[in-house]
Amino acid sequence: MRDYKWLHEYCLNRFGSAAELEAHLPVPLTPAQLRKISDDRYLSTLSLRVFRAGLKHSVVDAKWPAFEQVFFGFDPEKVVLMGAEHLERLMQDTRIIRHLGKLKSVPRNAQMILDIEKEKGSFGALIADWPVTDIVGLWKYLSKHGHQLGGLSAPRFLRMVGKDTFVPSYDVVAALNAQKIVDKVPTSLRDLATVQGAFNQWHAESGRPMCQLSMMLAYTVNH
DNA sequence: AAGCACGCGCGTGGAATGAG
DNA sequence: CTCATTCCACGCGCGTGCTT
Repeated sequence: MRDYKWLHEYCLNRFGSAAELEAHLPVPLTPAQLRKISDDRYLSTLSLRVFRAGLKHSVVDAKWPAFEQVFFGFDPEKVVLMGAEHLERLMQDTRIIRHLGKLKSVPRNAQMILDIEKEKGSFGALIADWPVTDIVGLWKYLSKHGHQLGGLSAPRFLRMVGKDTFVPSYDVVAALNAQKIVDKVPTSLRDLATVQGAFNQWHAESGRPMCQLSMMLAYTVNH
C-alpha cells in the first residue's frame, strides 16, 4: 500500500497544479448540512439512485419531474400508503420507468425512513452522525434495511446526497488491486474492513475527506 | 411503420460453500 | 448443526440505430 504522500504527488503530477487538482475533487457536506436535508429529499435521491441503476442516467433524470408528481413529492408519510394496485397502475404510465421491483422499493424505503425517523428524529440525523471511519457499516445498514440498495447503490446514494464516503468503483478497485490492498472486488465483510482500514489510514495521514481520497485513487489508474 | 438487437449498469434470489 | 458469505444465472426498461 502506497502512502498519502505518493498519492498526492501522483495527482499533482497528473493535474499540473494544486489548484487544478482541487477543482476536480468533490467537497462533502458537513453533518449540520446533512441534518438540514428533509426526509422527502432523501427519499427522492434514494429513489433516483435506485432507478438510475442499470439505466442511462440522462434517461431517468429527464423523467424525474414526473416521478416527483406520481410519488407525492416523495413525502414518506404519503408514499408509504401506496398499495399494490396503485403501483400496478403506475406500470402503465410511460412518463416514468415501469419496473415493478423498483417501484415497489419506493414505499418500502419510505417505511425504512419512517422507522429511522421514529428512532432518531430524522433520516438526516442517521446519515449525519454515522462515522466516516466506518462508512461500510452504513452501506450495510442501508442494504439490509432498505430495498434495491445492494452493490454500489448505497455508496453512490451517499455520494449523491453529499455524505462523505469512498465508492469502490471500477477504477477505485483497480487502484486497490494495484496497491495489493485487495485482489478482487471487495464484497465480504473482511475485504470491506480491509479497504475501510486503508482509507482510514490515508484519512488520518492527510485529513482529507474519503470522497477526495477515493477520486484521487481513481485517477491513479489509466483510463 | 413496425420490429428487433444492443448496450447500459447494475440488483436479486437461491444454491453452494465456508466458518464457527 | 447454524448462520454468514460467496457464487452464479438471470432479469430489468429505455433509447438508439438498424433492418424489414
